[in-house]
Amino acid sequence: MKLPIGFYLRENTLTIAKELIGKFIYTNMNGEITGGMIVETEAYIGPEDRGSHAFEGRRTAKNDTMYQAGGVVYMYICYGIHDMLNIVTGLEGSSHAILIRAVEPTIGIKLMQFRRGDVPLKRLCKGPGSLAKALGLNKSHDQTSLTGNLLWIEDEGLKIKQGNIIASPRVGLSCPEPYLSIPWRFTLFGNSFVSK
DNA sequence: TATGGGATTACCT
DNA sequence: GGTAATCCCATAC
Repeated sequence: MKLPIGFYLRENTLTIAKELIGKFIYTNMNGEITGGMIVETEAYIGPEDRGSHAFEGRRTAKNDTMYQAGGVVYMYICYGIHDMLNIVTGLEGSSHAILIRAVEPTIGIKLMQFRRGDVPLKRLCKGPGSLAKALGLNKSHDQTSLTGNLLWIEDEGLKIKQGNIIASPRVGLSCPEPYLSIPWRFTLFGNSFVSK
């Protein structure tokens, strides 16, 4: 079933980031569905987190979406080239978000390969930039609701054991400790579609 | 108004 | 493993 809005409106973003492992994310563009199982996430915990765009309550036109109520996506362009897909969580005014870093493709693989330029299946949705491109998402989808028919996440009843979710330091940051190496990246143990 | 730095990736050697 | 590609906008003059 499609995850209800209440899933995203909770404040415990680390728990939500773990719960997203083993859920299925889909986009429907012109009737063509693409997506797969989420195998890697990273949590960004609002004002206290040096690694977050919303550190110390920074709020600008660029990151304003992070302050919206949970259940929408925050799209961010990195290095001017790559679009990143983030899930906004918490109540309006809180600035928590979860970066989706990797997906194991299950549906619409041909279309995703077309969007990505025919890369091997293993690399199709590996890494946040690749994933957004495969799903057909870019900055123009900023603020898209996860309860609509364009983009959503489903619980298909797959049970992931807590012991199979690995916590590790987040990737690609350049911020001071302790936030540089705090284990807020979650991956599915043994899954070869994880980015690193 | 000018400048610098990214939640990265792919292609080169 | 080293590095170029490439753009929004926050911050500093």
